[in-house]
Amino acid sequence: MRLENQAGRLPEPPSPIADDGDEAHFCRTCAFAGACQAVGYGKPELRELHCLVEHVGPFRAGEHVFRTGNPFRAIFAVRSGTVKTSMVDKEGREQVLGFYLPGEVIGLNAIYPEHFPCDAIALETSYFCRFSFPAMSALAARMPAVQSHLFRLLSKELGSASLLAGDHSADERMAAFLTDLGQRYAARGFSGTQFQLSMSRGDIANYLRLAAETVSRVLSRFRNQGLIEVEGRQLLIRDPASLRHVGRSLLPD
Amino acid sequence: MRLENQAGRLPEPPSPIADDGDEAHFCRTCAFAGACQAVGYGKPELRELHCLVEHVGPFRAGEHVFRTGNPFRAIFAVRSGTVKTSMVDKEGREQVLGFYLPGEVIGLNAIYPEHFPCDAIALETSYFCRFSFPAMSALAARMPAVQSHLFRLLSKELGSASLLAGDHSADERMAAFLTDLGQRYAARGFSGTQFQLSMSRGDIANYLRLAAETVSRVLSRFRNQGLIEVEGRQLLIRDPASLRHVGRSLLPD
DNA sequence: GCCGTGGCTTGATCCGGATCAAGGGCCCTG
DNA sequence: CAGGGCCCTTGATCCGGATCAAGCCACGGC
Repeated sequence: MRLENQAGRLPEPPSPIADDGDEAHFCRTCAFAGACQAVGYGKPELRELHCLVEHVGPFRAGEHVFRTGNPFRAIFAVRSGTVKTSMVDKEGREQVLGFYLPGEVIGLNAIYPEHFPCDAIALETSYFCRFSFPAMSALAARMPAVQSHLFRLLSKELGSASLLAGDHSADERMAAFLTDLGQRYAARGFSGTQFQLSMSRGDIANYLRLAAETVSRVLSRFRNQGLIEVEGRQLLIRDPASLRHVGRSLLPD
Repeated sequence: MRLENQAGRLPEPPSPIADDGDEAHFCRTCAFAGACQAVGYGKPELRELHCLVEHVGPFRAGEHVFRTGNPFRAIFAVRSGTVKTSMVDKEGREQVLGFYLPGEVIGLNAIYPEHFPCDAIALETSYFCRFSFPAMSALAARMPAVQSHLFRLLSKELGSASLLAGDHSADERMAAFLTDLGQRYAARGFSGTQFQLSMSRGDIANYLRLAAETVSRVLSRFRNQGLIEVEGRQLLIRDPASLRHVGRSLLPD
């Protein structure tokens, strides 16, 4: 069993693992699904796309998928598991940049510098599809659908990067964070209201630019207000509408 | 005269306007210079690149280059002047996302949503090169140099977006902001130590997630410490090394 | 079993920067 | 010229969240 059961009193949700051995299911939920579908399954171009993919893993919790400074050769789609990306600044302080769920893509910010500007660390046992970037670029030049898909992926990440920017209260940040996670799980076919937080309170705090104690306090408050149920890393969103309302200023529409 | 002289006691630096009527100079400093050079000046491909460019402007201070929700058709390179991009959240609060100097590109974050997710507002009289994005994509498919240039532009912006994220003191943010502005001016061939702040204190504050009063106080403190000289919007960086040191945790290398 | 460690929670205190408030300078317009 | 608006600066006060501190629990190693 890959995910340790916390023996909490909340019922276990289905494990958010796309790679259930069913290739088609993973591909449906993968970030490149759009490109593949545009090409048309079964067409020879799809085979080309799949040829440049290499399955890698498992990476155990705490292991690096790539490190700051590694030469950039490929981007990675999360096949199963969860990853955090983080930078370590000159004072040695860690800075969590993002969390990536099954179907999402990491490494795009390395294209320009040609070296990874951050570390990618598995938060639980994780598997990936590795796309050689030179091969991908070459394919993109011949397949407009792939090219525009890459543009869209990049542009999309630009949009989400500017989200955590604003100055917002701890409650707003936390509510938006949980709502966003739920939506992303839902978009990949998992439950959007009940899931495991695969990262520690410290990682959440770092990502949201809060102290770990504040994260703890806000979660407790949300629980007392009946917005969520939380026990260790098991999370149940009891009142998605209200939660979203609290975080509305950070959330799209 | 395009830029109003503030009649300050600081000597006027050369106006940061790339478009001095000298086409070649602008192109040397433009964000697409890399792509053009890769193609090779004088080659027929360069003509194609230039054919899809349309010069637009002038936009006067306060005028919109595009607005939130406008359908995305093109990206814009700043030819001269300065632009801020900003979002207005559901509570009506403005959120400054960035400032763009001559040679820089705006609109990349609109590719994915296919509509501009933010406003772009001229801070002074400004001119632009407008690149039709469909045409650009088509060209990119035929010219690998253009494609990779677009990838790099997008990826670069991803990197800078994660800069303003961290939790840093007002001094660090301000020092990093001024250093970064200087570097960007220097990269386009202007003075990196003496220039005009084309945005108000309020815009700087909003961008750095500070109060306008704090921006004012920090600037005064920097002046008292001999780091800078500032009078209205005229800025002179007296001690670039120390300033950079204060902002080091936000700055690359 | 015992102990050490790391993640989590909760309480008490402190501080950086927001907010409130007041005043000055500049520019525009009538 | 007066009046009004905007931008900027500086001072006084306040507050949200950081920091410090203590204790709990689950887990792993010995």
